[in-house]
Amino acid sequence: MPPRQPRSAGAPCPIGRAVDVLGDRWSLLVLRNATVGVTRFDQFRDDLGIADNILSNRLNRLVESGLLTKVPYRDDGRTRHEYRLTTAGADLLPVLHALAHWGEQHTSSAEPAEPMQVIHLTCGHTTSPGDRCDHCKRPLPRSEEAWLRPWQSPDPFRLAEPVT
Amino acid sequence: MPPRQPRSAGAPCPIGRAVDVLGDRWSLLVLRNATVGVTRFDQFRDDLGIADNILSNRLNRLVESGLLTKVPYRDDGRTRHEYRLTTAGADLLPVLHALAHWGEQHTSSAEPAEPMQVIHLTCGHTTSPGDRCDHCKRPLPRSEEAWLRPWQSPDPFRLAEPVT
DNA sequence: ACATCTGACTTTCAATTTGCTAGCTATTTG
DNA sequence: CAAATAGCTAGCAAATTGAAAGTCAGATGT
Repeated sequence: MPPRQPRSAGAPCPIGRAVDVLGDRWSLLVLRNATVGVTRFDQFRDDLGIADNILSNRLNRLVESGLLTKVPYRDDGRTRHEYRLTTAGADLLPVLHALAHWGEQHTSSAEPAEPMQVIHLTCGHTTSPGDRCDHCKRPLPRSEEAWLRPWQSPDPFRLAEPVT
Repeated sequence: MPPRQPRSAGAPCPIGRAVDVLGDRWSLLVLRNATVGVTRFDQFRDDLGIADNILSNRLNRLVESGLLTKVPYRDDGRTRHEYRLTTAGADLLPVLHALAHWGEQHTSSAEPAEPMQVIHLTCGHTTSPGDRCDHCKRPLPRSEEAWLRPWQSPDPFRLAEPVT
């Protein structure tokens, strides 16, 4: 794995430190996919269209940085492992919310598509991304949040829970 | 300026589109500095330690993407221009807030330093980053927000206002 | 008048990172 | 035993990044 020389490693600015971990073309997308439930190497690869070696590198780096963990599982009798969010990784949700909101406001899709929506499962309504449901005003915990991504599926995805 | 081949350009996912603009090692740091009031080429360069050519490239790209604008000004009788936030650039504040919060929680500084603080100028109190002051519960507009970055200066910075 | 300075870039070129394509390694299924 | 599958690793070319030097236009010093 190629060494990474973070510019602002351990810098006093927390934004700089966050960018050291997340500031490249793939990390945030990997984490976005992890939060909608992707866990396996080839799902990430096929979904993102990222090269194998880069994906392998990014996943390992995110594991090292403590945002993902490898957890073993059995599929067809063989032991494999999947990449699951840790608490630190799951805590990136506000960042993803903010990016989604900004992207919706200030960038546009090539082909006109239904926008992504955040749904509060308890009340069933769409809300803007945040920690409280716009509609029913109650807190919006991760476990009650789903994302509707119409270009992927007509059904909303529940957000992945971090491994404890 | 080298061509940029965004992976998810115009993609339906707003997070992907945001990452197309912001997903590299420098853009978010440039924008962070712009939001605390940096406007000039050499301030960015000296502050970030970024190479000239990369900075030039990033600034131009952010101008093209509509997050910054060049505005002319006069210094020592000569016309120069500075880079100022547009509304789209200023609207990145929630992203910076989220990154700052995450960075504070989940990464650590090399040398122990006073953490960054968000201050509500109206009530004078520190608040967690968001759109409402934790302390006085009133809304926290950008114009009433300042960042205290103790490793840079003992005085808080007011956030830069976008050009209109 | 002339050299120097300064801000904001370009240019050059080497080092690093990315992306493609091809393996490779277990294990299980046919 | 052959093929398939998941998850990598290796090799190499292309793109991006970084350090350093060069450019350019107007100001300033002498």
